[in-house]
Amino acid sequence: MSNEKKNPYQYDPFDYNPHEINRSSFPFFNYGTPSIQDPQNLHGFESDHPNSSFMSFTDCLHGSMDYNTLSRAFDMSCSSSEVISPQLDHENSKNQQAAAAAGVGDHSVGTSTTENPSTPNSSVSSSSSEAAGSHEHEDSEKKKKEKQPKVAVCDEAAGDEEDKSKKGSKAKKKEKRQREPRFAFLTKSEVDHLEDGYRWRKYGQKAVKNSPYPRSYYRCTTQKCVVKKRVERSFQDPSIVITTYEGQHNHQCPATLRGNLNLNAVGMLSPNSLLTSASLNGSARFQHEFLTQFLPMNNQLQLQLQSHHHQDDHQASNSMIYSNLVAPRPHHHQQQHQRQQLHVPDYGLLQDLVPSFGHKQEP
DNA sequence: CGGTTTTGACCCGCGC
DNA sequence: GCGCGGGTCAAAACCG
Repeated sequence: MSNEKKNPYQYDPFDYNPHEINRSSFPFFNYGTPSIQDPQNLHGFESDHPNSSFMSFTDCLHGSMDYNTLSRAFDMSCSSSEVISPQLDHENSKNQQAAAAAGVGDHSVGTSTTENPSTPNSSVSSSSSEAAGSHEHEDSEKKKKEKQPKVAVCDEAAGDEEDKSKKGSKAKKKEKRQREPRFAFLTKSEVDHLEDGYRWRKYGQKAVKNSPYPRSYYRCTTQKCVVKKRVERSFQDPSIVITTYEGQHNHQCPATLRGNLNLNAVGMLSPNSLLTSASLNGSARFQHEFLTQFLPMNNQLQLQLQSHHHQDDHQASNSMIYSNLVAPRPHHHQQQHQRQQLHVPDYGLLQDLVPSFGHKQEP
């Protein structure tokens, strides 16, 4: 209830206490994704079929799952249209206003919500439409100007029958820039740009409003691959790096090709193992890799950083993520300790990517 | 020398 | 229409 009262945007970032991160669930869950609280959803997600999650996970890593299955398995309701449905959009704006009132940076939220009409299908349509756009990647970079003409073309793509009631006519115009499915995750790391097995070229950097830390923009260097990622540091907790992936790789991970850890990480390890493995490595590499691998399957996934504050507090692992996908439930003893979910204080990209984070669907 | 990073400028969407 | 902020471009600098 208190949660309900709390607007996600009103959530006090500074309320975040690394030492308390285990006291409750992730804000996403608390505020943004009631579905997760819904036992029913939990089934697909964590309680009932932990294995299903695993399987989905693995499967999806292997690209053998369709989005629906995946979304079911992962309970990616947050990525579903519901989250971004026009009505919700309305709510969102309200929340944004509230947020603004609360003095919380919400700009990105509103933006993304509108820009990222990630309906379950949108991943398809958007990617297709985007594909058109992405194909340009070659001539791409100069396409800037072409974008405008292109706009008209892709407007249908958007499947905007929904039409974002909120913007009405505007919606049509803005179809121009469609975004690939995106998802973000947090990583506790000292390094901004975490290795994920892919090669990236930095193409921009911008100062982030309300944050002393800049946001860096990277693009996959592989030809024809239009995946981008943004990396920024949480200003509430500088030790946390927020990485946002957009799009999907249309190639294999270079690391994989080399027969690197990829197989182990992606194909063989169970989620639980993942955590362990990741923590052991003290690097976010694996997680990134794994994430980027299944990235194609999801519209928007939120992965939460797991930190060790509990017992390993002092250790402050380099990086550790906790995925609500992979570690559905404390399958194992210590896991329980380890799965301290971080209260994500960030209101920038994160919200941007996690619409559900920005509004509550339940009273 | 080719690839990557840096960085200022530019474009675009959105709110006022 | 204007200003703001996010996102991208592209030339120059840098690096191995």
